Amino acid sequence: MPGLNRSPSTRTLERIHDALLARFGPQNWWPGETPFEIMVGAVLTQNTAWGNVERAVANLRAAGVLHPRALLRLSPSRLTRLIRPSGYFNVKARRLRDFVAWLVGRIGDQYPVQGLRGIATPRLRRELLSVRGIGEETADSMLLYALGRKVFVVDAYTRRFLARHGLIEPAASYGAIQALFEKSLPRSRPLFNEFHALIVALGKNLCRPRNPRCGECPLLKVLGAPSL
DNA sequence: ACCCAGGGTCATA
DNA sequence: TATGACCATGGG
Repeated sequence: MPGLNRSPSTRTLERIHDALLARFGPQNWWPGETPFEIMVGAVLTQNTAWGNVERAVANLRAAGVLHPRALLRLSPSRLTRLIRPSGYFNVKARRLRDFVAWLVGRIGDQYPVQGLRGIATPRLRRELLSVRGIGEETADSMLLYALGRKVFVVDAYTRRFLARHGLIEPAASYGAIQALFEKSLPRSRPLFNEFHALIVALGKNLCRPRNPRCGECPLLKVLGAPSL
């Protein structure tokens, strides 16, 4: 059974990227104006449609609390009300506070990218993961999109999409999938940035959980699946 | 009336 | 370590 569940080559991944780019165009992620706003969005978007996150972020902006100190000054109940549209508001209010408390404790009033600049990426990632409510995808999204670190972000779409094309086992770990990209692709910030965003664009459009045939998936044609 | 979303934690076996 | 329950709004 050649071609099934073997590690995708550099060329395969590049073809996937190019096909997605041709189909969906540049995504220009992350939608957010400051590193702090991006990090806040990374927490709020956990298992949540982005449109809902935008409402919550708009509320925070209108309240003038898209800054670490200001956000920490909010009462828990006020913060919960502001982020209500993003769902899981009780959980996420705690997660946001825990994260921002860590951030302020770590770098004080320095701007996040400046204050965290001296911390090596593996260590910074470990520290982020130690904050309750920040898992691997959230940490990596912050690292790549807010802080410009070269880490590949893996999400549910990435796993589903690779599994359906026979490129990974469905149960492959986050780290295994991430390593697959990071080992095979040039370590390029714009490439990592765009590739993940394009996979999300694919997921939003076509690669739905209840569509296992994925018949409309443009990659099936472009890449010559099923054997790939 | 469903299904789903740019996850993560915690209890249980 | 590996499942399952739980969190909750809003669009399709």
